[in-house]
Amino acid sequence: MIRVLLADDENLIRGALAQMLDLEDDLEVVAQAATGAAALAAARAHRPDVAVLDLQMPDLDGIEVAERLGRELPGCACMIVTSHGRPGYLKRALESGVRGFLPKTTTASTLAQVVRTVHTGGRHVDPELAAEAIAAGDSPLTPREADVLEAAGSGAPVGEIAARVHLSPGTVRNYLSSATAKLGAANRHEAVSTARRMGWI
Amino acid sequence: MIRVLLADDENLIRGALAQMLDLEDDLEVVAQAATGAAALAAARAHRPDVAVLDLQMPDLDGIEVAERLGRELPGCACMIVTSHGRPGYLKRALESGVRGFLPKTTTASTLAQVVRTVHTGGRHVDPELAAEAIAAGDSPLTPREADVLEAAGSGAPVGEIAARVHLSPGTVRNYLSSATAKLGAANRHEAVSTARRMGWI
DNA sequence: AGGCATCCATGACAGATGTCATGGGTGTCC
DNA sequence: GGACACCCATGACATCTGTCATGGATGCCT
Repeated sequence: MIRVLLADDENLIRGALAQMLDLEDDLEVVAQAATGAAALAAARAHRPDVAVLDLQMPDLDGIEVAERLGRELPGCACMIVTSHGRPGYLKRALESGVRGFLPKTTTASTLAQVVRTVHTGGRHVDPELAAEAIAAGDSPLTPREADVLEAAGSGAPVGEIAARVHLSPGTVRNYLSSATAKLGAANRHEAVSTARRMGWI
Repeated sequence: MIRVLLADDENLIRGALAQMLDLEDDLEVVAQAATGAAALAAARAHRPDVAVLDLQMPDLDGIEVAERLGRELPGCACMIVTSHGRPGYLKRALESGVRGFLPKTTTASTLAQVVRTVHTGGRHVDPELAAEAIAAGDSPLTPREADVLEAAGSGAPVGEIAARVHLSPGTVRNYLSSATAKLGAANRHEAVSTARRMGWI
């Protein structure tokens, strides 16, 4: 019997998924959580074999939970289920020790199957998401460029960004300029869009 | 027995939801669809009593489906279930004849209850979403301002926006300027953010 | 008919932004 | 030690943007 932890902030979904997984003979949902923090607590308390984590949750996202879980409970395999498949997430997730990555558009049988796969030490990534991630490639941005571009994400003027990242306005403009050039965008706002789409910020 | 149509592009969710609704004695899921178009076709074929529609679907969104369904099948009550509760959606939905509006964070029992409510001619809107919508108020933007601001959403430079909406660059700047002023933003990109948050574009 | 909001456009100006050249500081790799 | 990438900053310049004044066209309401 594989003991499963289920974390998703959408009660409707989580409850429904739990029912569905419980229908499988070899799976048992032993705990549920609606937030990242709750997921961690539940995992410590119940020591599940597999943690099925939603990517977007109010506090910690699924990847952060997976990362901590990987350190605290090495015996627990983590997998991510997500609504929108942005390339960068997959990369981050795999680097954090996540062993399964599925979009919510998959079928119930696939989900159950992947739970079993990761439990036996295997890995499974949705083929389409994998292809997207490969097509997106690695980020051409330096860490600082990514920082500044992310801070520019709200659309704030340069001065405000500079204050937020503790840099001079001139430096901010330099970073933004170079990031914009690397991404082939017409201005920083377009650069933000493409960087987001690629999952680079 | 209330006959229910279920439309959601996420197979996982839709299947789970269907199982859950079917567990209710007085509910029966008679059709499922993964796209807006499929939902319309399924509705015509099966004539359900209640249509439970996801807001975001690949082709038509839930609100458009609801609008057409309201014209074609007046006997079918529509309700929307959504992941992210943006104020403007609720308003648009209600204007399109939607009678129920719930976030996916609700419980299964609430969902079932609301299905029954809308079936008997009642209405139900999630209290929190309703409060947000009221707080957001009406859009101060003229239709054209909203158009142009939406076209500016990608972060493209003015010239490109002008080409896309078939206006002179100067006019575009005028509209953007007035929209930005109305929204109290520092520039058009911030204006886009707040307009999106409010659901005004 | 007059008032009013909206739509579209132009011109002009100040300020914000994008780009480039330049330079100093740091750490890493060979 | 030298090449290299990255980090941070400044100054200068051209362009883009935001704002304002102005004006004509349309349609709606009273």
